[in-house]
Amino acid sequence: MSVTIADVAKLANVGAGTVSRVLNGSKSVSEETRAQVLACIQQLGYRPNLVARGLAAKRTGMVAAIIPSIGYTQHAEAIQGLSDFLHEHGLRLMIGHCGYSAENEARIVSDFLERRPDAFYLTGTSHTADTRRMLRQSGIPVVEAANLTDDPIDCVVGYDNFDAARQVVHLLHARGHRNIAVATSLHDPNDRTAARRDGYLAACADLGIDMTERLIACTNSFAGGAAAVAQVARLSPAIDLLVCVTDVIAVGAILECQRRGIAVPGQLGVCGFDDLPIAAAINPALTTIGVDRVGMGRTAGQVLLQRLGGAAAMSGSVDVGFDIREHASTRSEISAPGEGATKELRE
Amino acid sequence: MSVTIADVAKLANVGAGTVSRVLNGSKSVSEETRAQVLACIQQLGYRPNLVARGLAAKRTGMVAAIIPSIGYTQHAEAIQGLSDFLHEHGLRLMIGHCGYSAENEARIVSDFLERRPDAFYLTGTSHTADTRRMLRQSGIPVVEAANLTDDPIDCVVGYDNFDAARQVVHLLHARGHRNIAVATSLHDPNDRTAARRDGYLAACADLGIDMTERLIACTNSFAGGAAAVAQVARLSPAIDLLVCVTDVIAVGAILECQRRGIAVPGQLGVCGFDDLPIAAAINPALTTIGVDRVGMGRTAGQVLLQRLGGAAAMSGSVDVGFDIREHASTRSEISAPGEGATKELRE
DNA sequence: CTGTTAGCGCTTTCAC
DNA sequence: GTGAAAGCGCTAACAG
Repeated sequence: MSVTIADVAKLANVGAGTVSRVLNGSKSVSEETRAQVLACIQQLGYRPNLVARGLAAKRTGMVAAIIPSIGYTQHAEAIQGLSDFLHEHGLRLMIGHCGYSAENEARIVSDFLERRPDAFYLTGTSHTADTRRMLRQSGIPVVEAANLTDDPIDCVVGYDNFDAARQVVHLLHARGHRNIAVATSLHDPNDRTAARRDGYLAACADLGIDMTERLIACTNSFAGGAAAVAQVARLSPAIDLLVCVTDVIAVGAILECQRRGIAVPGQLGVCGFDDLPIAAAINPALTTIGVDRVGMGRTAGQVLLQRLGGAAAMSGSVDVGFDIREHASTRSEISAPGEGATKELRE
Repeated sequence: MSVTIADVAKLANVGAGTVSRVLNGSKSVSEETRAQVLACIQQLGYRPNLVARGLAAKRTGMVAAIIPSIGYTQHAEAIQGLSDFLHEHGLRLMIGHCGYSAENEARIVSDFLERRPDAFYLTGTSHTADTRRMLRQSGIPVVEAANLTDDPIDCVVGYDNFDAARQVVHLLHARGHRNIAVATSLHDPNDRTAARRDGYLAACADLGIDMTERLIACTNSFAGGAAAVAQVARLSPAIDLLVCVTDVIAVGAILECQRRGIAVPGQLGVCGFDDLPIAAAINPALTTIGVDRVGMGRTAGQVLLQRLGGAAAMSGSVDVGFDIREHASTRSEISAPGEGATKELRE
């Protein structure tokens, strides 16, 4: 039914192998036969069957990606970057979502492996032993994204969630925030939000801030952020900063403050993590931690491509960094001794 | 290197065909040989090669999907539903994004077709002639989603963007809004936002509202919505309703109103389209048009599955409907004669 | 019920 | 430089 390589070969009076060589841009084909073959391909409207090629060449040109949720902006953007990059290099994406469950992830990995992808993209650095074993023994390049680890399955492209969280608390402490509460995701726990929470707590420990009854569990949603503010109000009016493991929670918190007439950052500072588009748009704009997610996806693709080209594994461990973006949702006064505070005294 | 069906057959002392039958759940295998084969599969850790199966069976078990942008919540959610459904039925997704360009879409379609997917998912109902031709002649089921059309490539699962937009304007007119402006997406034009814009304009025409200088072009972003409000302020203080083709624009508009101290809906009503999570969270909550996007994705998968099972094409044209969700961003008084207005007069 | 035999459409030695 | 041939791993008749 469909036109095959044999049809082209027949029409061009060459062997199937030659057509294949033309198709794959082999150097060892004379200019004239190449032109001849190309013409016949054109004429017949021939389109290669990549499934057959995949079987014969043991390269399918597919990359498998698993993310927790396709609908969650953060991961979708990374996939967008990955997809972009792969497309530019003739690779295509097959995608699955595991709903924040490592067991689901393992199931999907097993399933995807049967389709012989050339490489694998995983979200986060925490996977079941099964996942690690299957992937390692498959021998294909694997990149874990959105976090860092010393013990990657193969490669890792991400940023230090723990360190970012720790740094932002230190910064906001320097800005004068003293009484801190942490809003942390209750459902969908994962290595990234866990690292953020731990980073927040570590900073508080560094600073000698007592966090007893200051860890607020909520869902990762706008409603969760609202609930966190309600909890803060219940706990103590002294709390002057709510650090959230995601922007979604933080935005929900700010909106709830608007409703309750709580001044932000006057009465309560709010800070998030992710720098979603809404973070900059909201009133007041949200102090948050940004990472170039699309870029991270692209970089992950790049690392995979290098590995496919034979590069060693660990060459592909890249820290894409993060960026603390201070906005109006937290205090901006410099309270450090020789700075703003002093200035005020002078005037 | 890898263990194949032949290895299993040898160990189980059966033919390769029998192993294949067991794998595919054929009825015509005795219970004992089945058990025997299963045991050997287990023992050898055999995993079928789906690429080979795809070549032999001419079914790859893959569905190709193209959306404008993976990072845009709306489409990502539909894909989430589609992916969910397909996974439950042993099908996997390969995905590409075309950046709102029909030419890119055509290119990706051509590319994906070479990988022999069993079915195709497209966003919207507006495609190049090439796309339509390639897909039609490929003979595989195709579903177009997120809009409706009388002339689908094959099947369509969506809702009537035009009608929804028209209805909401009529409703808000009944609520007392009279002086209407439309904020429409400037970049990324597509059949869905175009239909919405036309629906808004049609309703205004129905109602005899003069829309000269009332069509505001902006980018589909929070900043675009803010710019639209600035434009409204510039145009006329009489404008009392800004209807937007997307929630993103509408939310940007509301946030800008907050900044400018414009009372919503007192001075200016705002209404959106999509019912994104942020719509319900913002202050005031946004009146918008909702559709179950995840459900739509699932339904699209269902239609595809039916077609794969041999169902006729047009059986798969389904209108998933929409839902006008009135919230505090628009007026709620009933101004229609026999309703609230009359009641007030009586009292 | 089950073994055998052809391919599916392409790539890749291996000679010429 | 190029043709011929041997698979890649699996499914799908076709006999028995």
